[in-house]
Amino acid sequence: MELSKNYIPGEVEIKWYKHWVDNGYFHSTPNDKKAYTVVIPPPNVTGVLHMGHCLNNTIQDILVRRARMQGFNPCWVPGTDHASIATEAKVVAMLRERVIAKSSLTRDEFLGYAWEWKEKYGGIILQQLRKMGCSLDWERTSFTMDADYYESVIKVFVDLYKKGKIYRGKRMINWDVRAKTALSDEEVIHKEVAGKIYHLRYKLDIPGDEYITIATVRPETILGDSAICVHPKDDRYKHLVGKFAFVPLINRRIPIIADDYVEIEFGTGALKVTPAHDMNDFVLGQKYNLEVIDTMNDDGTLSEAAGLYIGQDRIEVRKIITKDLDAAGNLVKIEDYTHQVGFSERTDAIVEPRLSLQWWVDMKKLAAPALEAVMSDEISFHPAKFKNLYRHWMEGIKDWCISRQLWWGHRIPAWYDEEGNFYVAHNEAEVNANHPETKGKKLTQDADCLDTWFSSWLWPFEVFKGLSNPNNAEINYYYPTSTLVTAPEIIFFWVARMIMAGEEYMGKIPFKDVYFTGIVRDKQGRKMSKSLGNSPDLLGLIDQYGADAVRFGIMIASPAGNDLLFDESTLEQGRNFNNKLWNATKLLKMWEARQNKEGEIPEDAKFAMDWFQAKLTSTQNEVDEMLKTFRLSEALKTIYGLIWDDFCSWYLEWIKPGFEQPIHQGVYEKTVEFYDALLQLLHPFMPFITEEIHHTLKTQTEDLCVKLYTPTSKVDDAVLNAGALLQNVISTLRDARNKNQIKPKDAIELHIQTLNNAPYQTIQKILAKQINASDIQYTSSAISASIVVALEKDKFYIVSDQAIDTASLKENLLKDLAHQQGFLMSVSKKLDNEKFVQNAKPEVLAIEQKKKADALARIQTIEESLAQLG
RNA sequence: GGGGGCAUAGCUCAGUUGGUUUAGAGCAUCUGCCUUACAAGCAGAGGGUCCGCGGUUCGAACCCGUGUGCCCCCA
Repeated sequence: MELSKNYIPGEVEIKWYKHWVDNGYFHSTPNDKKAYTVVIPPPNVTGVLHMGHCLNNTIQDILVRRARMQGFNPCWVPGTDHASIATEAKVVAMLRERVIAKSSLTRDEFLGYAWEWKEKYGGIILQQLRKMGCSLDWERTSFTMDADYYESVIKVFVDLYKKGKIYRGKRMINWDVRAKTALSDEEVIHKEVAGKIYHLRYKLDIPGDEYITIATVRPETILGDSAICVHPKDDRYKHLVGKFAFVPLINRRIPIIADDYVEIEFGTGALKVTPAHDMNDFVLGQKYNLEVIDTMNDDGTLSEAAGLYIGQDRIEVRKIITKDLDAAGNLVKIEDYTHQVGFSERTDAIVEPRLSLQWWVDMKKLAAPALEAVMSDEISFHPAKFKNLYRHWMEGIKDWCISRQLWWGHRIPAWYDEEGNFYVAHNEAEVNANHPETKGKKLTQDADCLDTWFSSWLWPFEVFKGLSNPNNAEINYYYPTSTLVTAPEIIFFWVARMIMAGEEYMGKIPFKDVYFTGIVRDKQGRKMSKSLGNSPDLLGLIDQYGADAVRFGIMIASPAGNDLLFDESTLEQGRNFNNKLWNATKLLKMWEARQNKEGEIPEDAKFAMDWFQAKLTSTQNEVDEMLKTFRLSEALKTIYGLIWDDFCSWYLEWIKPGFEQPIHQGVYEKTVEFYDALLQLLHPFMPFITEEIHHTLKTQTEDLCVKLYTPTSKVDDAVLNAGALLQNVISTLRDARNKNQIKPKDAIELHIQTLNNAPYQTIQKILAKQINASDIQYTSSAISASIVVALEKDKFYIVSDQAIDTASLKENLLKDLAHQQGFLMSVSKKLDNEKFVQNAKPEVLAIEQKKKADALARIQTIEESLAQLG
């Protein structure tokens, strides 16, 4: 079979993905093996695959594929989130294109369009995950608005309400004027904005022409003012407390009150209080029983209550009122002022604090066990540094606003009668049953729906119908899940709440390990975003480099727990690695065709095989340990080095037969076995190419995807050390050749001066081949007219036709000597220190003494070599 | 304003309870090679005041204090 010059990923990937799915390798049903369960963080139905998903799902696939090879019964559940606000925005936009206004539709008509949209676009992202090779159990694809799921969300709402953990309350909320909905605190993005601070004077209600000056960044809100507040200890204003002032332009008379909330130093020290439009002012308003004047409509325009500028947008009004205030003589000055402004995560509208009647979850009681689970390490965070962040948030947790003024989502199961009473139940019939007085009355269901996260927090158990069908065989087998892989940005939105829901409804934590990925940023460290246009087209990259290369690239650049700076060059590195694997395969296929079945395996090949076996085993152990502790990137680096350097650059060269010479069958077969073991180690990271080569090497009885990975055995340290010595000698002598400008093609003669020939004799053939030596001999004295190189206690003399540059040889030796002497000094300093000798552990002392002896011996070797140079 | 994190080679990062050769890797750089698997490659090399200062210790990249700079979350 003729293999292509370079590895071509496209068709190979399609072929193997289909093969894996057709053979049902990704489908799981409960059996007597141990479960390894992962639920995908459900991407939004509006989503298309981006670099964040790529990283996140590659990590999950690595863990799941690894578990599969280790003999677990892995189950990775795919699915999507209905993403109420994001999807509704998309649907509204789609309707706008068809010139349909949402307001012209009934709720049911609108939902019809929304489902149409979902069916058409909602599955795109799942298709894209197939391209990446993700071994998801497609038969379990879930959606947060599936019938059973919907039912469970309602069930949880009713249950929490009955337990008194859900309540309805008028509170200050974040209002998105564009989407016309409340937002949770987490959906508000705070950005630093260069704005202005306006100093305004209010005329005092005392005889004479006296004013009090306040500072505000939102002059349009003065129309809702109901007091002015100063610090009780502020001597400038003490005499005014209890008096009144007039709001400019509308001349409303408001009291001047004192509270130590006010910062004396800030602005003028006098604060206007607008309870309807500022979180802190609202609190003050409650404390002093101030009037609440809501001057804003739900679309951000000013309301009747404002008295002026009715129907104009608040941002516009800011400009107009500034002019009017100036004209009226109330504007004292305007200064530049940089401050934090909240923006809607979804619509980017400036968020307005607004008073509103909403549904809330009382978080205090739910949070306590969830905090405990993490602090006690019942749930482990990787990296652990996120524990602090989690604790801090959970200890100061605030109630959760769960109602959203949207249609796409789970509709709040509360019904209102015409007198304004409300009843919470699973459906209207239940309301009638529980409250007979409502029978025959007109009931209206709450128009709002629930925050998306109020459904996603049930994800780890409801994908197994843990709540809609309690105690079923699947939930009992798969729950708690094993590992959750997610972004740290949603630790509060999602992770914390899943832990709460898991404890509340399953009585068990939802997962044992949480792996937090970094955020994917661009080369300059900026977050990937649509507006910056720095988000690469993932499918394009897969087409260009292959899925394995993309997976490799993103993983190799992804230090555990740190953000990763995405750079296409790592994909190139991945592609090159593919090619390296491919070329090694080509070499083996060449050897396969020309084998020597006669005689014993040559000694040098035997040494190489023993060495590589030891190297492989010890690296497998290292990788096992790294994966256990979620150091995935390091594990990949280690495997990469093992394959590229140890296997390809060293081992294959050591066993390589001479030109057109056959390879011994025993060596060939062992080498294929090694290669297959390497492929298996790499498979979770790069599944496609490894499966392809696995089958290219020879006829296999099973697919690599499901081949059991057997734990490794003991490592032969002696042979490992012998190999390291050989590598060291080869590198040192190649360096000497280079520095003395001996052409690669020119053979040399090597004379070794050593007290112990044996180690060199074992590796002699390999050594000769690797440094292009025509002859290797042993000597007990210096060889004249040679290049001398000192290594440890041994000396190497290179004889060649090339003229010897004694000066540079000497320079190298002197450099080495200086280094060794410096080293000796630092070791001697320790050993001469009585306190060190007394206090250090015996093994540390022994190491230091050996270091000193070794250094002395090396110095002697170098000095002798220098003496020979004259 | 409150809280959290980070600072090691040009870049991205390792560096386990303080002692394993006066700090390691990958990428990038430089030098030499079209060597019969691979130039998407091979061989070799150079490159660091472990952010500054102080302390603890026989011994500090690592522990403590402090300063500086960057990032994130919350108000």
